[in-house]
Amino acid sequence: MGSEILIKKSTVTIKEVAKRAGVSPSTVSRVISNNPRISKATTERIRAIMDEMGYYPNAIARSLAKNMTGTIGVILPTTSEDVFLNPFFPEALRGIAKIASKNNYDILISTNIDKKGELKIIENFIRGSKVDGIILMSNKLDDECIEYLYNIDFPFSLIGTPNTHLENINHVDNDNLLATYELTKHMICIGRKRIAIIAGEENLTMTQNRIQGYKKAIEEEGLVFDTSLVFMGSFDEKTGSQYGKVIANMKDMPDGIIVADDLVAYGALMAIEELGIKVPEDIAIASFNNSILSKYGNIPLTSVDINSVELGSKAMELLIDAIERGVRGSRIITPFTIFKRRSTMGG
Amino acid sequence: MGSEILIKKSTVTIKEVAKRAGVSPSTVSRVISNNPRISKATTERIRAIMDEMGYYPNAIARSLAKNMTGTIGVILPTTSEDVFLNPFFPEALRGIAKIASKNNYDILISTNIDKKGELKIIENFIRGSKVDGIILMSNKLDDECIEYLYNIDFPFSLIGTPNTHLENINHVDNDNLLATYELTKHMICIGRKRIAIIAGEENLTMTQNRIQGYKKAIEEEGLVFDTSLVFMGSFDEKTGSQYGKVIANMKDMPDGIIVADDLVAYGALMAIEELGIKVPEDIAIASFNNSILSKYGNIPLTSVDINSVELGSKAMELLIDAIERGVRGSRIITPFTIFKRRSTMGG
DNA sequence: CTGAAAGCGCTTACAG
DNA sequence: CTGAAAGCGCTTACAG
Repeated sequence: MGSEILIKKSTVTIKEVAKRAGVSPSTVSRVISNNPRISKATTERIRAIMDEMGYYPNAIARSLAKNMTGTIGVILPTTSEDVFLNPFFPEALRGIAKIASKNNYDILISTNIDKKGELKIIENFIRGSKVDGIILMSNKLDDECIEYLYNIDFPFSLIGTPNTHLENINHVDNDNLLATYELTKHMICIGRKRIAIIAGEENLTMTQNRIQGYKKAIEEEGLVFDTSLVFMGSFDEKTGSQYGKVIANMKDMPDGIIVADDLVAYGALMAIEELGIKVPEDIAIASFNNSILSKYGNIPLTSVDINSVELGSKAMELLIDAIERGVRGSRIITPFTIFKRRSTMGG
Repeated sequence: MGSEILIKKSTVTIKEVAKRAGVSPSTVSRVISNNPRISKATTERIRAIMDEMGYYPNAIARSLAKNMTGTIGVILPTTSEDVFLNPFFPEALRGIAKIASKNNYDILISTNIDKKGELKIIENFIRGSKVDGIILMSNKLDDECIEYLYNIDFPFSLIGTPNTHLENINHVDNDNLLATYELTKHMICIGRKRIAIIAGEENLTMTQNRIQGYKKAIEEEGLVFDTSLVFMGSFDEKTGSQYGKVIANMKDMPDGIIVADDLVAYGALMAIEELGIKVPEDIAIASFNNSILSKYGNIPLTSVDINSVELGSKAMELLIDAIERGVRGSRIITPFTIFKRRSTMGG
């Protein structure tokens, strides 16, 4: 199998192999791509010569000739500096990588830590011909990236649900509305009557869906949907601690909080306890992402496992369908699981 | 600036721009690369035409012609399925991305979740001409990847310290020996006399260095270095819980444990407490990575912050030096910080 | 089953 | 300051 490591840096080309084998470059090229029209004898002979010469196909040259790269681009959100503190991103990336690997795709990741907008990155990937498809890992309301990709009909898939008027967009998501609905029901079920929500960034579709689910449960149970109990902000500790304080200091203090992420929930929890209020006795807390923290934190948190790995792998599968088979408009809803723990009197 | 979003997918080439401008493709190419030999007038005129026509350079074609890609490859370890549970990897990746972005490099990540060995991935990246340089995120003893890259003199940098006979390898690392030395000293300082260590994977250079540091402190303080107190294993919870049990059940039970990672430490902690033994009173615990867990866990953990982001960004800086200026053999040691918390009677 | 030729979209000595 | 030409290493109709 030619598995010995070649030491010299020499670049053997298809031409040299052809010359050595006494055939044309076309034939060598066909051997590389397993073209069935090449005779078995020739194929084997040329394979042997390729091994012997240490030939390795140049992916860039092939990309140029075929106008296909075998690479997909993954767009990480540019919003928060600490995007990776949220376990969703690394986990989803793992799901993507798994399927990509199985299908021989490479992964180019966006490096827009601070510089350019996401749209610029996408343009760079696509118009520079660097990728065959794109995975969008977050979706904002009226996302200009979705709009762009949709308009040029470039293969992509979205983790999340497009909120726009646009049909025919490949996407995979949890049922965020349902998850939040059930979480809120659970809160009510343990006797909470005044439930606040700290719901993530305002411009995310996910945030809006979760608020809808929360609202639905609240109203269904005959409680009042009170917008002064709805908070939005970024996915970090500080946001949690800030709103935690606000909530704990309300005249008519809530007795439960739904939070968009475990880390945010911990921020809130710390702030609340500092004020001498007990979790879960005085205020119950439930959150999302089921991170390690929710399991091992000083007060284990009830948390929704959104199955990020699965979201990633499904998104990659959709993308492959889009690239290789022109599929558009697939929709996959992946299941979530609620883990009930001490922060809502469970465990 | 031509920042309007182009809707049509048309591919405008350098040739078409040239024709429209009434110049040769060479001239257009030179305008693109800011060649100073082109007159200001021509440059401006052609830029305008490029904008107007929506020209965007094809990166693949340029790569082929220049034999340079503007892309670097990052090799994630293939060892553990849950590599991203260890916060080191996402954080270091963030450091890499930051510097890459600033210098206009794209990042190709390895997708070897289960399939091929790391060396195969590296060969694929390099021999397929997909990248200009490689960052190795972990280093094993006698690492064949290092050997390979070194032998073909391909630009790369390593996060970690090469243990081999090889000189001239760009690398960035913490002083793992010193960190573990200080951590062990701290344990001794709070009165612990029989200290075990759960030190990570045996074949990592880092593991060996940490054991050296541990040993040094032990011996310096007149205690006995006892190999039956040295444990090695993968970076997961299970490893921790398994060895935690073993340690808690020793006839002459240790009163302190140094652990290679917070998550592993939590595994050990849980197992120990389940046996009715108190942390830190009976057994103190200190670990590495200063993850969120160490801060918010039910027993806050003393932990070494290895500054993963910095390790990543420095590694990328070294790589750029290697690619663009041929630098070899740079070595950077980044500082660590020990956070003392309740698991060693602190906080 | 195989080859000659044109082409993918750029770059870069070389010449003027 | 600009152009003609060759080349980067592959692929793929077309022809036989």
